[in-house]
Amino acid sequence: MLASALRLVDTEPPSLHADIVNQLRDFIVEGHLAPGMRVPERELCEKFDISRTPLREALKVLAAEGLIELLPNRGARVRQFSEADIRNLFEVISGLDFVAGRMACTRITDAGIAEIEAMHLEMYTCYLRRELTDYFRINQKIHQAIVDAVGNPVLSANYAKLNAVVRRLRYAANLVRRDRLGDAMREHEQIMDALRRRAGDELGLLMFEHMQRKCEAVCEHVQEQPEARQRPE
Amino acid sequence: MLASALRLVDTEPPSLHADIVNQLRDFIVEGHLAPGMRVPERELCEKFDISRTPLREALKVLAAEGLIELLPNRGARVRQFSEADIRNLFEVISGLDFVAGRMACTRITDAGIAEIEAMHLEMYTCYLRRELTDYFRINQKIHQAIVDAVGNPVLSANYAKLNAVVRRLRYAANLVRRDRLGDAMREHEQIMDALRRRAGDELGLLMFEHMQRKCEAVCEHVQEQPEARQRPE
DNA sequence: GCATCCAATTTTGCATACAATATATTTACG
DNA sequence: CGTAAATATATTGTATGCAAAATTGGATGC
Repeated sequence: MLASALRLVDTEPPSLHADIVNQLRDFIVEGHLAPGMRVPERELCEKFDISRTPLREALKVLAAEGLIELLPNRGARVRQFSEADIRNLFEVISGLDFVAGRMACTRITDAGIAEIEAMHLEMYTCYLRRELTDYFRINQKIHQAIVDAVGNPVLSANYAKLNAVVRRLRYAANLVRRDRLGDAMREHEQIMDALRRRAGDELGLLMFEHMQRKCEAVCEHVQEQPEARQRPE
Repeated sequence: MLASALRLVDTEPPSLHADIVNQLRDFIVEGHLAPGMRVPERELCEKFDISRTPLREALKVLAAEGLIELLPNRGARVRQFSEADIRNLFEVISGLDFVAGRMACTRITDAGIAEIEAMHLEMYTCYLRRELTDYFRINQKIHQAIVDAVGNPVLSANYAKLNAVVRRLRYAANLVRRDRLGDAMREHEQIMDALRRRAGDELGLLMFEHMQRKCEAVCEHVQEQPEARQRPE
């Protein structure tokens, strides 16, 4: 998903380098490297079967994305996000959700709306059955679908990048704070309603506020369970 | 300006690598390399007095930012922006302006408002005197100041990066379409008014719409004068 | 005279090598 | 026995080297 979004903004054929960046990003986002941990260059070189040069190029890119930080002469570390960091990220993401909602209404096809409607129903089913993993997965898909419906590769790419960073956190928050789930579901109902009516002004604000609330939920969760302080080494 | 914004998101002491990225970005943004042109690795190595390895690392980062594109086995080229590209960029930027306006109102100090007020008056003077270069420069400063007033490094960094890409174009548009200037000035009056009242809801939308209109102005300009098709080589 | 094919050169992408810096281990000393 | 200096090791950052691919120049054929 992220790979394809990023592919759109670079307009070139699939390149080896981009693949390594994406593989490494996924590897980190999926939590194989604990936050605060050193990024083991040699290990990763062996894992991806490449030399240090292309790996280090990828590290610079991921550092620019904010996923890792580069300490001069002391290598790369997986970034640890404080509550403030998370709020900052969500603030930017919600701004993108705002434009996404607003613009999607003017450009999405009827078929596109139908697709999102289908996902929404599917998510509702998961909600009723309390299948949280699937609920979360479809939730993400809906947001990405609305963003992609705008047909703006720059938006899609930036959205995907920022989301990569907070993905795990959002998941955890949904799992923990079950009472949030009902509110989120109601907000999604409103979002669908505005989308059906192609009420862009309304949808933009709804999505913005929806993300702001999701931010609060995630932050509350992070406070309770300070996100895997797994030996910052 | 951009360098400092980016420094905030990376939390490390100034590194040589980051410097090269910033130098190279400025070099491109300032127009020393024509859009569509090949990026001459060897020349730049000599210019910055470094070897190819760190230069190539910088190129990957700038490619991720969308400033250049990497063609496999055919090196880096300075990206040429179509009208669609510019619209896409502005769409994202205006989303960031939306959050910026909204959030700035809740966090900016009275002193901060006073500073922006001062810049606004200075800009108005330039407007009256038709000093377009200064007008434009202060205009940019005001937007950046509102964004920075939010106190969100992620927002500031992303905003600065996206703006780097369109900076020259905006400048050109303001110079060409003089009738736009009066409208822009009126919009800025409204923006100042909302900021004084700390009316976040209002300011967010005002800034969003302001950027949308600026986008239109830039695009009209680009159509007339298809942005330096200087031998795409 | 123009297009096409082939060799020579340049450029790219990756691997490796090497100096500088940080980390770990050992050793000396209080 | 604990602490600190000193050495050894590993890791980082950059330069260089080399194979593969692309570009260039020129010769050949039509």
